[in-house]
Amino acid sequence: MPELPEVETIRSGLEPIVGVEIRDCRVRRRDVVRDQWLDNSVHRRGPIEPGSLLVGASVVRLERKGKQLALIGSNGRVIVIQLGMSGQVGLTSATKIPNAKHVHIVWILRNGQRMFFRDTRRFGGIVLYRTLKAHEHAWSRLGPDALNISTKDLQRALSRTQRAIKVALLDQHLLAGVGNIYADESLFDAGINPFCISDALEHKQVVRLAGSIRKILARAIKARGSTLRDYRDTDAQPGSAQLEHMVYARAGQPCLVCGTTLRSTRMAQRITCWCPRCQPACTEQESE
DNA sequence: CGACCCCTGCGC
DNA sequence: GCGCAGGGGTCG
Repeated sequence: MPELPEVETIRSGLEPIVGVEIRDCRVRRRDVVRDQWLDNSVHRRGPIEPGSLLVGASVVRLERKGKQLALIGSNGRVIVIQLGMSGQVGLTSATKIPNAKHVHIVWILRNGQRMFFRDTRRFGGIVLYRTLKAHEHAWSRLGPDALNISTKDLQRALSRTQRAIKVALLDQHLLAGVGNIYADESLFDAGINPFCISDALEHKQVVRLAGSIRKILARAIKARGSTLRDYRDTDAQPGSAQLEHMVYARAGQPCLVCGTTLRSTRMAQRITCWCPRCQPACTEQESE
């Protein structure tokens, strides 16, 4: 579910926990936790050191890269939260967490607040790093963050692949943060056909696409993310960016700019929507 | 690189 | 009952 705008909304919603001591943590489902030891081995079962969950410590900093969220601990440990398709992070002052089904992890803070991780489908989870360095190393494998992507960095990323631009935008190793919704929305905004070959885009198109990605993501953050079904912010409130979607999930409906019927197809196992008129094929490579 | 899997719930 | 859903890891 959550792409960069949703994760950024959650990151800002968690600011109140910075500096607050974490008194306890309860892991209800061990298998959503990946525990990386000092020897780099990763464990999905077995006991977890409370300190790795930041128990007895506090969060000194919240960081986001792409769709991932890192809680930097005062004890040198790092928790990275990956939301997958249905993951949520909530903050509540209630002792009893509302809608507790699928809540897999609960942190209890010294001020009485509770932070929790809920994930119906369990595609998401948390990763525990013993050192800041191990965490940074993992993040170094992600492409540059999409929110403030420069033309130059986008150009560099896209020149590394001959796959269709839509598929490339979804590859977090090339560019971090864009998912299925905002890939389609950015391509529409830039007037680029999803089948265009990444490393064959004209410079002008790359300039335009970088601008569209920044604009679409920033606008979605202002709207506090897109809620199609599961996404909620840390206060359990839905976002409203879905009201601004021009193409995503609108196949068969008229383009809001030119009225042409929007088309859709599957690319990289994901539905892709575009306007055949506003996003003309780059050459003759458009399939179907 | 693409194919396939992980999992639950919802709408048709 | 089936197909589909914002993601991503692993396999061949």
